[in-house]
Amino acid sequence: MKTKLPNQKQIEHLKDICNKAGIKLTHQRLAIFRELMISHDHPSAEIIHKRLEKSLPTLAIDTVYRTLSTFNELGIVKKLHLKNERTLFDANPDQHHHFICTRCKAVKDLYWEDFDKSTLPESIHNIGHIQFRHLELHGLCNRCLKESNL
Amino acid sequence: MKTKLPNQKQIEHLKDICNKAGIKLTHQRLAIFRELMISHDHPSAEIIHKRLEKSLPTLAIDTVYRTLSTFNELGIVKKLHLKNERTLFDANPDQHHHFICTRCKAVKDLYWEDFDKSTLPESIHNIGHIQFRHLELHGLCNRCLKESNL
DNA sequence: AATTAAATAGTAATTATTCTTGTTGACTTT
DNA sequence: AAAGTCAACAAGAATAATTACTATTTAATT
Repeated sequence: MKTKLPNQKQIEHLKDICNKAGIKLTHQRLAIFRELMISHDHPSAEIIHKRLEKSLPTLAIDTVYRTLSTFNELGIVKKLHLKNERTLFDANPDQHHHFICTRCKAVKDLYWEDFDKSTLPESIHNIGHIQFRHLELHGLCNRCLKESNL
Repeated sequence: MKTKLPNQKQIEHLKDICNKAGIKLTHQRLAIFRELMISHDHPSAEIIHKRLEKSLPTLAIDTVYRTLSTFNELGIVKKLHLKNERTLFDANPDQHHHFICTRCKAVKDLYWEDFDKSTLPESIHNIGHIQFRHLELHGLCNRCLKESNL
């Protein structure tokens, strides 16, 4: 399932992306990209920084954050839970999910009972025992849609 | 869908919960609870603090955080995204979802194509236009399951 | 090789959240 | 009702993740 391209191909791909985006492929970016490609454990910026300590002792943590943000914008990585914002609290006790507007960050409750009732894939048993599921739908809310069409 | 109990009943419910948990129902806790009950916009601790500024000018932001954490443990509210932990990055380009262990916080990829193909409920048209979906399954991973059974 | 603009390192700043400490105030016991 | 007790609080300090600032370096271009 997880496509594992040969290393050189991945790097060519990165070069392509950087060229198209008009940004430079620096040592630091390449090193962070390589580290991401061999890491299968969803590392944090700090962990990536630590892992590159030996090969790039002068690498600044700031650069790791900036590069990961750049990669995020280029679609190379995804931030797992978007923590730029404050923790939000939800007092709705009913089973529900969330729509999050990528533009204005508004959060709206939504209900999807068919999904709540659906059975999980068999492969779950290889991973663990589920206590609850939380779905986030990301997109543009109707208000922001209108505004962007003006 | 969203059950809206009459106010007095909700407060009785809170009293019950506090009694059972052996904690006091203080002015501050009651005020924060009331604010949560009339807020339908997933407020942050800071916003709740601001909204209570007039009625409780001496309320400390720290108390809001502490109370919300207490409420979280009591199941009265849920934290939406936890600012506390580090942002994690995912370089797997394939459509996938995540299992998150509630105990060791490990994150594992999982694939669920049936869900990816399923059509969203009609009601999302009232909310906005979806760009992507992200599912989080929370539970105990097999390793933590074993350890807790020792 | 020189130029130029983007990217980096190092350090400082910012910001959400939590901790520390002394105080308050709601119960309990007398 | 007065004194005692302990959870909960306010205030300000501390922490930790992330971002901003600035002088320097580096990659791409001429």
